Amino acid sequence: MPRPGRNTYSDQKPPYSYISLTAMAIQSCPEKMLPLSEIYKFIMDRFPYYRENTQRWQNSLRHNLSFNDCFIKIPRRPDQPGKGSFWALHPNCGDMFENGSFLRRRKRFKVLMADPLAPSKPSEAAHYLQQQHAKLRLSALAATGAHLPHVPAYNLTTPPPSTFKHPFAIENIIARDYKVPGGLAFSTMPTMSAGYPLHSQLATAWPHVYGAGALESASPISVASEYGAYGVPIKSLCHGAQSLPAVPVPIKPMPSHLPAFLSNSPQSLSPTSPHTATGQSSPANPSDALSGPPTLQSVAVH
DNA sequence: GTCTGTTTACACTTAT
DNA sequence: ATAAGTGTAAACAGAC
Repeated sequence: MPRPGRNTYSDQKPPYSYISLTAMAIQSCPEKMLPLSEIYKFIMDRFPYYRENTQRWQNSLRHNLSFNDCFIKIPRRPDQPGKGSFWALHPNCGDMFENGSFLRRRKRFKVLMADPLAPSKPSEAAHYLQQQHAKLRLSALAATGAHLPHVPAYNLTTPPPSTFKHPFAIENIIARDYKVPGGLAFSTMPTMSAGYPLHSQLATAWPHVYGAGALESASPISVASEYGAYGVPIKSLCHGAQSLPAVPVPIKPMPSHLPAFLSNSPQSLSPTSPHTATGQSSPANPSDALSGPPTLQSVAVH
């Protein structure tokens, strides 16, 4: 089997399910929510395969959004005109990809009432997210005394599902070794910066990305490294210095005293910020990172 | 008319 | 073998 090189998936179907792709798109956004059109754009920007037959895969993607409980629909506010709602990831769906395969989940995410604090219905999840966001912003304001940045458009109502500290959270999947257009490489695994050991399954899935060397060399995020995957500000992906478990556990709603993500730089919060359009030339492209994932090659065919 | 969102159905693949 | 997850197609309704 030839070892796939850079841009291997430029013409082929990427080894990601629509769920993975959608989650990537959502997680790539600082606000952790995107309208459908932006999800389309994200996928087409990064995976040329999806620039064709758009009707087919977009229909499938919409099907996935509606069908899977891991996606929650967040209605636009009256002052946020536009078509369609915003889509976010359910706060509790962080362990979907525990088997290390991002083409197929270990199990389908189903909303349960296992955690009394956790939202069960999508509508409750959306409300929960908004509440958490409000709490975090207030606590940040109280802690720093700083002005909250002006957050344009849809950003205000919807909190990032800041519970995504899990090593299998999409943000972690996409947030490695991002290079800004200028060419400066960043180590952007926020959980590593917080001392969060990386699960071995990731290294199995993407050894070139998550191999032992990469793990050992993982270092705290530089203060100069403001941007992570796809231009997402690293701060938005950080979750403070909270100590996190080494073993993947179901994601729980984050306590309201962790305002780390609130330090999003205001300029990064534009719904149309360039991070969604870095183009295939950007090494941040997950497909570029897949220079040779042995465990994924076999599932890349369709 | 187009886009978005929901639902159903079916075939296929993969995990158990 | 079976159940579950995924991809695709299609029909339909509602919003823009």
